[in-house]
Amino acid sequence: MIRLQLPGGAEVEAQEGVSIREALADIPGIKKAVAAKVDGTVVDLSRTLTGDTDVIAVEPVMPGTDEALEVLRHTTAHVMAQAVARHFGMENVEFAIGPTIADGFYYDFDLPRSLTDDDLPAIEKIMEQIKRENLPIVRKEATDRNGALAIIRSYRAKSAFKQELIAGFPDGEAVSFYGQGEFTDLCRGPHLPATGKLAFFKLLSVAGAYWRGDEKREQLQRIYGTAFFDKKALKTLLHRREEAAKRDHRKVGPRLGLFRSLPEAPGFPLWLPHGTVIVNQLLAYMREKLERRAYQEIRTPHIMIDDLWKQSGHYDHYKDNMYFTEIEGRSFAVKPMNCPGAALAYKQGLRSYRELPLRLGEFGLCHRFERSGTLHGLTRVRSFVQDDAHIFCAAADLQGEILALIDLAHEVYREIGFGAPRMVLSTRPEDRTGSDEMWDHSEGELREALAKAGTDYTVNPGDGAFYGPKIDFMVTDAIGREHQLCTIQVDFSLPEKFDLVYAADDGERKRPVVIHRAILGSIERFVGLLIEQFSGAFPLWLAPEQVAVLPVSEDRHADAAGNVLQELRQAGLRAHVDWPGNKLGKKIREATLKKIPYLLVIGDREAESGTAAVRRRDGTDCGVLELGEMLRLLREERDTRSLTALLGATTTDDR
RNA sequence: GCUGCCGUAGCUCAGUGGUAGAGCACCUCCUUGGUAAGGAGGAGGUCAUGGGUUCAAGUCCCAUCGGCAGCUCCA
Repeated sequence: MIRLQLPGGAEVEAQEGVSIREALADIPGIKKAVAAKVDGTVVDLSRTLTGDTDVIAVEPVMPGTDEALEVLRHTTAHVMAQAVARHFGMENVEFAIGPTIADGFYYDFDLPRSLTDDDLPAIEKIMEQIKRENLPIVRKEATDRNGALAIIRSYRAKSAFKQELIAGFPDGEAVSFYGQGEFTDLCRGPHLPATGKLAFFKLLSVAGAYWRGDEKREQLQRIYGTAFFDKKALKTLLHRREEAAKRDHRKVGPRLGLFRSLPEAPGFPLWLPHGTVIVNQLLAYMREKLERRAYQEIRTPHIMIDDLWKQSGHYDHYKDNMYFTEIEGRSFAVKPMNCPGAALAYKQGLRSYRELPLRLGEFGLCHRFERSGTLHGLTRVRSFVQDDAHIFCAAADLQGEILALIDLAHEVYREIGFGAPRMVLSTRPEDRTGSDEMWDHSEGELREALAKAGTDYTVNPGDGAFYGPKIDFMVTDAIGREHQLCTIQVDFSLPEKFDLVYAADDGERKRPVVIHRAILGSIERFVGLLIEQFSGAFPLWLAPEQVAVLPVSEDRHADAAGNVLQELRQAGLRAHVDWPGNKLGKKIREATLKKIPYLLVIGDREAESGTAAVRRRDGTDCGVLELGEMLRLLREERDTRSLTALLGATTTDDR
């Protein structure tokens, strides 16, 4: 007999060798269990229990938990693979991998032809059929790699991918397989007990993918899908995807007249007047930050001779992403990064230790060739402005500077209204420059700065640049893609390459360390993410049009509207009067769709009393305000870069 | 770059081989109005580009360009 301890402390006894399902048969509601957790590991319900310890902690995994969802999706992926095999014929399909991902799962196949969206309903139908067949899902185990290879060869003609996977497993360890009906797959498990336990699923899209993500390897066909126990949860996800698509900056940006992507300039966005306002506001904001933190701003040449790029190392490492041009027989490159220019700026004169840390900021326009398939709205472009800076400092200053940068980044994201980004520390890669002492020192300083900043972060070992470790700040966009914003990179290499020195307090020439950093990253990408963050309804200070003045009657209220407009403009607010001969309802509708923060209605009452009836873009009626008071509030909301509306502040603005 | 899908008016889209359409936007006129669409009329397209099949191509085929999803890349 073995004793099982259930969550809550109750114990049951079971015969050795019985399955978990049998052992727990008397627990109420156990029929809904999809798997079980034994000593914290999720396993199949059919797993048999052996008693080498006194008491085994067993917990049924019930729908509603993350573990259960993972099992469901994994099994759904397998059933999809089985359906694909039936759709194309088992002998025509080779299976690659089929993991679960954040919102569902995918499976990669090698197929006789490419999949199209039209295949999905047919495959879904076969999946429903397999669900109805309620095939038991059976686990098989091979004791080692050879046994596993024997199994895989016995059940399928083509299995090169699976064999490659098995060959990569540590030898001597058991390898498990899961089978249902005519289908068996190499798999770690666990799985649902039978295909009839499948719940609600939906196949979402087809895509190309490479075996092991390597474009030199086989091109495979991938199907993305998702599954839930709860029909409503599935609907919610599908709905969320639609909502996310609605705030996609590639839709919203052009509609609000912020930017356009042109066939004439793929990857080089065109900024329209309204988008340019936002860019300029962000730059002005960052310039304020630079002034307060003792930066100096520079502007470096956009085009410089090849020799410079050879010296910097870009020619060797980054040439494929650079644009070149030839003038008078000499070859020049368009800058993909600002660092060489900053190094040249540093070198103008002998620097003293008294000047360090020397912080040189640059809103540098960079051009990088990106392959056509990688371009994406504003988040992946071929030309962009970086809010870049290079901090030249002594090694001893490193930690303080890094800490100040982490602080600056958090301050900026908080003030602009971004969610907390995910922070990642990347440490020394195999292929690197600089001594181990330098790496030890700088990695240590980064860790300590992160600890002092008191923020959570993860570590990507070996993912640093070859010239130094770095800290990246990542945010997720409306459609779930993660993007890098801030990057803080230590560089020992650039000062060497450009022979940068400073005169130390003892008169010796010493080598400074460089920190590259960008807070917003690419302004283009940042605006793209902002558009999605605010769904186009920007805070007052960023809004391209801040106030719309709407006269009730074109004739009678022209003067009063004109006066209000004058006052608004005097206060430096971006305002206009909506003149056309439309009814008030229509003017309100149009201004609202343009996401203009405040609408001022001017009619007889307001014209007489020197007031305006204020309405917000979310529909809130802010009542009638005296003009002076209204201007005061508008100025305050703008000047403090408030994220919430100050007029009619009893409710929150719908952003 | 690779695989798949898509490209029709400024925008959103309909149009399965037989005379290019709708809504919004735009222009003109009427309407002068009180919190999310007043009315009438007008103008606007080499159906992405180039080739092919056909008596006939927006529609079928091929190529190119661009967009989208994914892969990949981002010293």
